[in-house]
Amino acid sequence: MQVTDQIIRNISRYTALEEQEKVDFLSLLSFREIAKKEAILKAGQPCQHLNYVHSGTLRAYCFDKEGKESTVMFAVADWWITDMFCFLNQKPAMLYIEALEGSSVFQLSRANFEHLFATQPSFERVFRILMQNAYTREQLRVIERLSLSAEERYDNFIAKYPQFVEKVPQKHIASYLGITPEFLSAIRRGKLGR
Amino acid sequence: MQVTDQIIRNISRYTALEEQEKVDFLSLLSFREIAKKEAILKAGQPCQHLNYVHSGTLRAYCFDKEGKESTVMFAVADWWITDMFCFLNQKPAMLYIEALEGSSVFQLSRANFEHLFATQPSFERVFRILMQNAYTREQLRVIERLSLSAEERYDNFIAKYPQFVEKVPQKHIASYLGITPEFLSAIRRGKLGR
DNA sequence: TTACTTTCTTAAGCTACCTTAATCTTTTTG
DNA sequence: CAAAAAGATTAAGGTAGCTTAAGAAAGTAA
Repeated sequence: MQVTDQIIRNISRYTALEEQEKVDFLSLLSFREIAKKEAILKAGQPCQHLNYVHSGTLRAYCFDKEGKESTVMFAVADWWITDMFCFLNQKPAMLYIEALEGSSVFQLSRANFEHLFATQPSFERVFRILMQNAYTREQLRVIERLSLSAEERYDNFIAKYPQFVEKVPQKHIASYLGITPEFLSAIRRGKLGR
Repeated sequence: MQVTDQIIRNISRYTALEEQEKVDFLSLLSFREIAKKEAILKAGQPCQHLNYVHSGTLRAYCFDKEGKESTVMFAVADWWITDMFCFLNQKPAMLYIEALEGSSVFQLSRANFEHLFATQPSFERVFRILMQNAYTREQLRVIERLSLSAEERYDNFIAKYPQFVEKVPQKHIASYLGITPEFLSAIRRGKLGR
């Protein structure tokens, strides 16, 4: 079993690949290991890679003008993560992406992303579906933010993403939900009392 | 000039189409006129269509358990709108979609959506890009909600979507931004004073 | 083991935004 | 056109969630 089996299995959920296509695809990727707390992207830098998480846990976040940190997404094995807007539009990154534990990713550069579509159009389908999933996920998050209380959003989060709850400090879950860690702590205390 | 020119021009921004491909694509669509306040989707119904807005203005919204309404998206000419999660996963709709003025759409059914990809793979690219745009738009909205005040979100909204500001009542803009119409009114009053 | 850092919790006072309800204005409809 | 409905504004009182600050707990490093 190879390290590349995992990503190939992931892609194969969306399109059937010939052996040669697998080889060609893999040749466009580079493997990168990331130490705990190491950043693979910092705001202001060019956002050059789309990252498939092979192992570990990553977090994307930004700062507002008062310096408050907001978590934009988490990614564990089999997730794709980047500052998508800046990756696609070739703008300096708005987001920081760093490892919450020792992690590893396969990186696809912006140029290879385009090259992939030009040479292997079946990857259009793969990314169409990945983008669809990402869109509906974010839209659901918008809807929950509009229509649920902080406590309800927390309940949904732990039901939907138990993998994250295990790996991620609560303060980051709070900043993903749009609340302070103090208030999340109060929510949790409330649950014990009941 | 035909009614179908507009949607063909929109698709052609993403992929070059042969004449026959245009014809085949158009044959999968149905044209529908929508009266002001008429709904093309209601929560609980099957979500059977992806809608390209040819003219007019549509709004997607939902209700929370207290009956409060939240606006999920607006769509004017050249936008695509549906309850994407339920359309893709064939679940009963969570959203209502209705016309804010007399409008017209081209509708692509779920079956024809799949048929399109099976017969004209170049549409994978079209929707890959549309889904990318939708994803980054929603992600930006999440980030703004996490890191900006209501007033800043309103300022950004009018800068980014002047077409909507013209067409849409303020109470719907308020519910899109996640605030009450009363509070939006207070924000606007504040701006005049300054 | 100790020391250091990070995370979590508690609690008191605070504020951005909400609720209610009345009035005013604009749009729609007959 | 008048009447009704829908939308916008104002203002007073209320609350969900924030801020600050301090201490406890847990993880990490030496």
